[in-house]
Amino acid sequence: MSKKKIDLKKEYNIDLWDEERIKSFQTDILAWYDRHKRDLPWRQTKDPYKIWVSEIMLQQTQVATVIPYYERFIERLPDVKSLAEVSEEELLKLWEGLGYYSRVRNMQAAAQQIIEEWGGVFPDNRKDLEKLKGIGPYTGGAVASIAFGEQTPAVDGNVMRVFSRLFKIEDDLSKAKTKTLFEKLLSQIVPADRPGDFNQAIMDLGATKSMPKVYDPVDNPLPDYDASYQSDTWQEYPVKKGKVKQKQETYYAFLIKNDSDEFLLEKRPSSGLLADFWTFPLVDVLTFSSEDEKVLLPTSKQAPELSEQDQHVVHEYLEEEYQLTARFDPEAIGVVNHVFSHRKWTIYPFLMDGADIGEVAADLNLEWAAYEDFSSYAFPVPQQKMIQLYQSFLDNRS
DNA sequence: CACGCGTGGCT
DNA sequence: TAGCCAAGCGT
Repeated sequence: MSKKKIDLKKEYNIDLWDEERIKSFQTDILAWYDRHKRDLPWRQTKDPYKIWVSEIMLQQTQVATVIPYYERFIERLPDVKSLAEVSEEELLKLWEGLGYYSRVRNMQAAAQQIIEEWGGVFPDNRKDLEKLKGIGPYTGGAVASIAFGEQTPAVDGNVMRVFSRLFKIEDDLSKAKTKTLFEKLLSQIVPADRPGDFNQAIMDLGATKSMPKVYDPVDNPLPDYDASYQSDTWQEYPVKKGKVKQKQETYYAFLIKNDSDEFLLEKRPSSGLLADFWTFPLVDVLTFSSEDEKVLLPTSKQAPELSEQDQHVVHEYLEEEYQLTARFDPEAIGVVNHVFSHRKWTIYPFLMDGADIGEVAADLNLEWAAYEDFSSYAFPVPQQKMIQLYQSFLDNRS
């Protein structure tokens, strides 16, 4: 028995298979992959740039969602240089609606890193890849194994689910240390030949055969090796602690038009939630309620009618915050609900006309934009929902 | 280590 | 409906 296997047993109490069984597992997995692998756009290339783009997009995102984004992104930015040089507006527009937007900002930083520190040549091994912004243990292993044939694991949620079932591993997946366990275990199992195909095969099996709530044993090489399946306890794996519930937040949004029929847009701060995306002026209702608890607190899921006093408060707020005066009072146009990974937003949008704006603080980053030009601004989904609401508001009126 | 960070599909 | 889940990473 090799030294590494003893370590696995000693440190994590895992009984690894013998060499013959490992070999047979590798053969079965690769044979399954050859017959059943999905035909995906990024599987038709060995270009590390394209593999990288696909892996970043696939983080916490389903394959079907990624495909159209991937096609468009590669067509517009076909190589590291074009990504390094593209403007932030266009970059965010390409990622608009895909979520986790720091991914694409990190990717551009990494592209610039590759140009400057690597002379434009893509790093060709896991260790160097992980020095790039946005490339962690999973993506480093994936790109190294798939694009460069390095014998190294790519441990993601699928891999951990599949292997926690194979070996009945009870460790909590939400702990960082548990990932180290799987890295060590998989290091003993990934084959020298076709490591990239092997890694992708395990992920495909996790996505289609050993799913969170469904186990499909048909045309599936796993059951022969799966201790949890054999004892009919696969549903108990993986062990994962519950996530914290989203926090509810309530906002008013103001769709403010000037006399040229342009809307006031505000660019969000360059860090934090929805960084650098455009929004209509957005106010947490608590901003108002701290002054007077009774003012502007909505009581229903319907768009609230603002009292005369409430409307006065809104005008005062817009004047103070944006040096903006509007001739007409805000009119409710509906309600927008949106769920993030960690927050829940309820937004009540109001329409205002006849706005005039004075001296604007430079750090606010405001712009007037015509409705027809919205396509050149990157909007997150809650803002897109508000635009939809405005459109149907117009349709109902006519 | 715990948390912040999006969105859409599915049950 | 509300919760769970998906090819994670940075701080």
